[in-house]
Amino acid sequence: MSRPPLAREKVLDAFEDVILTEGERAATMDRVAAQAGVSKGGLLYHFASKVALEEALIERMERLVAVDMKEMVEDPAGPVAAFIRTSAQTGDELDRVITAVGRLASNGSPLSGEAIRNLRAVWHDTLQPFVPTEVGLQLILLVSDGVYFNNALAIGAVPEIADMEALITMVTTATGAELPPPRID
Amino acid sequence: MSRPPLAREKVLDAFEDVILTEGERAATMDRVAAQAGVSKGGLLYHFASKVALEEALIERMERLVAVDMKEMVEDPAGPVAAFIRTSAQTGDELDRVITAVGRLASNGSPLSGEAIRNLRAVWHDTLQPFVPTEVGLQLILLVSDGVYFNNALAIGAVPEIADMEALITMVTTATGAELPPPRID
DNA sequence: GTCTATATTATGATAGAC
DNA sequence: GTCTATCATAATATAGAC
Repeated sequence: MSRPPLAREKVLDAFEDVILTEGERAATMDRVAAQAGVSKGGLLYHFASKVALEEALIERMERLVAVDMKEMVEDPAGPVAAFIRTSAQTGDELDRVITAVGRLASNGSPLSGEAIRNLRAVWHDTLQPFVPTEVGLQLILLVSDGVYFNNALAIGAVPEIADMEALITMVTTATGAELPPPRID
Repeated sequence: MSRPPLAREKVLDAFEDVILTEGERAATMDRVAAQAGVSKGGLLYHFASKVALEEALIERMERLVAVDMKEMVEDPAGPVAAFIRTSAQTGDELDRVITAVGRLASNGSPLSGEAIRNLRAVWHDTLQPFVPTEVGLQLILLVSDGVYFNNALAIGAVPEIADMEALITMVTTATGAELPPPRID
């Protein structure tokens, strides 16, 4: 838990990386081992199976999400603005691991599917006190999903969000989300 | 083109169905042939390769999208409302084929990736005359992506949109989308 | 048009040396 | 902890009978 072996992290990085750049299907044991610069045997010492690799990636995601949620509720611009903005931060560690787990989920991995549904529940419950209506909260989550989805879908080409600040203003205004007025609904 | 052989369509249906119910990874030639009730050889008479299957599914999608766009711009509730609403129509033919192609795309199929990006461009260009600002248009597309994404992600469990009409009202109001005021932006 | 083999390669996983 | 075989299975695709 505290300071895992270097090679193990390297393999996990490689797993994530191959999923992101070439798709889940390319992320075979062979390919991941090669990317990490270890032999297949070496990989299998740290992760005894494909499922073990997935579990480790999910753990990494949940760890990073917990940190992100903490920062989000403390953001001076308000949690909703922070949430929308970080949804679009392509390429940071959190976004990468969520996209990777999302790919595993949409490929039929039950563990990853459950992890993504839990993630959405965490987002919902964390933002709930800051959005006055349930519909508004759903709109916010859907926009975030949409942003994420556009990152996740294309391998290579990603449509840009032209004016993120204007989008945030539109969403927060439409939903009545402001700093911390506790919800009525 | 006009009235393709029955077995061919049956195989294509099976391909789509397996992708949707068990994930892209499960949609092997063997599995698809079995689902369609033909032998592997029979399948390969109609579709000489895996890529040929994908191409045929993409064609089907593009055909259905063209029909849908036509209906959308003629919808009495306005194209934007029609667009958001049909995004959530889980299980109809259009939604099924888009989800299936989306799964192929997120698995690294270059053809499907391109097809999905084209699809988004078609949506963008078709809705553009009905939304006064580009940011508003992006919000609408993101919400639709979010709805679609939630359909696509989970194999089995899908979070429900609690109040679709309220969501549509919120989105159309926020974006200034109404019947046909041509865009200024 | 549809079938039954079968070839070829790739995949996840094991065994055991170093 | 990391490596080199090696195995069993499953994948795409081919060949050729019916």
